[in-house]
Amino acid sequence: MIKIFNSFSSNKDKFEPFEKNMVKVFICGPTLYDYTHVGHARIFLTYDLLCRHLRERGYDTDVLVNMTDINQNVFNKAKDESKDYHVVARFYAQKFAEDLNILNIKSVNRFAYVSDYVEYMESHISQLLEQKIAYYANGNVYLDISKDRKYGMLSKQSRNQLQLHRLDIGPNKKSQEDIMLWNCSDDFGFSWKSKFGSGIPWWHMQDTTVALENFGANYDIHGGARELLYPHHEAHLAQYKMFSTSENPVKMWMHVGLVLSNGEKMSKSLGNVVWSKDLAQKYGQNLLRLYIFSTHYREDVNFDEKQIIERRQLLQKINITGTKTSKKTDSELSVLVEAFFAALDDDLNSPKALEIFENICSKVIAGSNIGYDDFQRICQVLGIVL
RNA sequence: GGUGAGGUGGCAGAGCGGCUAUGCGUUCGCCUGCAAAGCGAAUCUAUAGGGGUUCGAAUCCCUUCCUCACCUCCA
Repeated sequence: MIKIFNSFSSNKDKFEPFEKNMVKVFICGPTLYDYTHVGHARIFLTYDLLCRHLRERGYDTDVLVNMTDINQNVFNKAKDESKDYHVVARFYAQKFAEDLNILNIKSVNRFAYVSDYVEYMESHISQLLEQKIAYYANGNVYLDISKDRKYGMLSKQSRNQLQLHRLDIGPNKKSQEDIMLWNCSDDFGFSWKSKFGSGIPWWHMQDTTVALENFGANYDIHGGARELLYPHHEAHLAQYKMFSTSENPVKMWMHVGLVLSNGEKMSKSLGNVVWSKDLAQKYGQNLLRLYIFSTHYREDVNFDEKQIIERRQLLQKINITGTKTSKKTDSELSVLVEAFFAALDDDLNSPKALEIFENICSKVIAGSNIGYDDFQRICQVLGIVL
């Protein structure tokens, strides 16, 4: 039985997909204005591990990543470089794909450029207007959040708290916490024509539409970094529910911890950003995986290259073990192999799984036998390629 | 200020009521032409501070202090 910590329930919940053997996963993807950094890499490595493990456990996976190209940062970059924003976005999308590839992340099978979905966003927003769940204010369109009694439950905030936020500020909003769906401003330098006037579909609505068009009324896992919990995921859930018959159209909300650098969040202004491609080139994807997986995904990691290097010993042991596989696994090691997978069943406890794997390798090097198939299963789930 | 997650040996990081992981590091052996890797052994005996509960707490409760994240865009 697979258990996953669900941010909505704040509990390790037993995982059962809506469809028997198919797991639909939505991962909040990159905004296409810069290269992939370690933080992004960690997110996608984590879900890659999850999907590999789900497949090991007999599920099929269907993984969707939104590629955000309607965003102020992308527009700014395009203006700075005097290019069409599409050119900028596609350039970084290409780089992102390359970065995933270098890291042997093969789980993602749907990449959705949000700008390809604008007409659907328009139609979704229209539906909400017709149902009087959304309203106009100063030309913008907002979601009337009072229609969702459970709004705030994902980020664990009371109504009072929610009202304090300076979210999507604009005149004539019915309520301060209402979420913007369409922004009619022309100040962005780029805009789309719609029946609401020209403007841009707002951030949260982009993902809601992408999810609806790809997955329909529900899906199993929504993933992303913890920092997206509020307002992004809270807003997405509120919107999504309006199109679903279920109160819980998304089974699991899985949030990955941040990668810090010198104890602080990576950001360009602090100058502490580490690019994924540089690390992959320097250390290789195997080592990077062993490093990332040696911390539980919900914890923050203080990025430290020394610790990547420390993982070399483990990789070496794995390499040696790979040359010593047998036809059959000793019963003593079979227990450990099962324990490896059981650790991953328990909210993807990869540090524990790696410890068990290291133990297995030590025993094989000392003379015990592991079957080729068992060894391969483990490497396959970890994404290690020898 | 509000909300959430944390504070474990030199470092990383499990354990989440009793048997005090594990890895790196350090030291010494074996191996090797030398080194690296590997193997063996030794080393450090930790749980932020203060109160409780208990026969017994890193693990439960209270409290103080500290760290990080979110609350504008952010993976």
